[in-house]
Amino acid sequence: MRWEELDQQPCSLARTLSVVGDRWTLLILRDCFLGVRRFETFERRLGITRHVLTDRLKKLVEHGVLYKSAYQERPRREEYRLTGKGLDLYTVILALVNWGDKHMADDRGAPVKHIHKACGHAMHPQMVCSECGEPITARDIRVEAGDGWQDRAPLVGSDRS
Amino acid sequence: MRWEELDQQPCSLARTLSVVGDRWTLLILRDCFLGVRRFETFERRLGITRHVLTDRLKKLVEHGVLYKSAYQERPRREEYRLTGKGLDLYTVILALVNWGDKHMADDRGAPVKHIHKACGHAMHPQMVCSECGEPITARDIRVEAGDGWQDRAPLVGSDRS
DNA sequence: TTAATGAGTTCCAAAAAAGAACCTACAAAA
DNA sequence: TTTTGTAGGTTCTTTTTTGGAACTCATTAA
Repeated sequence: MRWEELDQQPCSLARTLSVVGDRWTLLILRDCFLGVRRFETFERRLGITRHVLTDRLKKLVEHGVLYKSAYQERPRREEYRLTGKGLDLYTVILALVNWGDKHMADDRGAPVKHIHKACGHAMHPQMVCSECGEPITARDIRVEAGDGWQDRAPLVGSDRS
Repeated sequence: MRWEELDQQPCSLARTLSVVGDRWTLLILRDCFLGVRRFETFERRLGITRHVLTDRLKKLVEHGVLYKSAYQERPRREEYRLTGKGLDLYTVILALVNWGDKHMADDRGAPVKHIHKACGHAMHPQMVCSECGEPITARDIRVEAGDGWQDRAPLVGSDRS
């Protein structure tokens, strides 16, 4: 399968990855959440090549994750800011960071602390069921074909013993 | 910055992406969570080339996300299964799927429903604060340098108005 | 007049992915 | 006994994507 066909799959993971599933996009978005808005700042902080940065920012704008807004005329200068759709990616980044804190940290511990403004504590994200509020792990969930699945092959293969 | 240097950054997101941040790895893991365990099944379901699949499975085993276990001798056949570290990636996948369900679904709605076995409802994941249990959005969190940050540059740039 | 700045674009070399064919050890079928 | 099939790869060639550096353009600052 070619990468461009990914967004046509009846799979929300595949569709999401068609937007953020490359090597650089989520790092760019991390910086967006830290307040970075300008081309040159992204470039300097990430060590990304200008060509790739141009391409990724353009794609994020096309997908409605970022929008451009002028912060100065003559010469015109634009900055990149998160849309509502982009802000919704925060849970994705937090989930990735949380896994890295737990499984990839060196002996000095997590590099960044997340403080919940409302309660004032250093927090880590917990995923709970929207219906009953209980914490979720992989074993707690069963999948079923939904409306967008249509008449396709069964969801699961037969490798499971 | 070269991709191989990514895991040395003092950033848990960068370190996590050094494991799962390429085009195919999270799709492979999605299938693992659906019960797929064999080389040939991954290949057929994903339409991935054998070369890339071999490489990704090897890396996931090296990182302790999957492990190989023989399900048959003579001829020896091995299958790939999630470790505890791998199972912990479930929240990441669920967060990505949830974003896709909300922002990338076509008019037929979500392709896959997630049923919480304990309460029996179709759920979507909700991220809450580990300390106070309140739901989290991007605006609710402030970052601070943690122990693993050491004496580096300030976390945030100055683009924020 | 020269230099600097921000946000790119252009060009070339290197690396990674796509696609197809080939390999190996065994088993079952004709 | 030769052929066919299978699981899990490896090898080869072509295409696509990155990395890295240099160049552009409009405007302001020294």
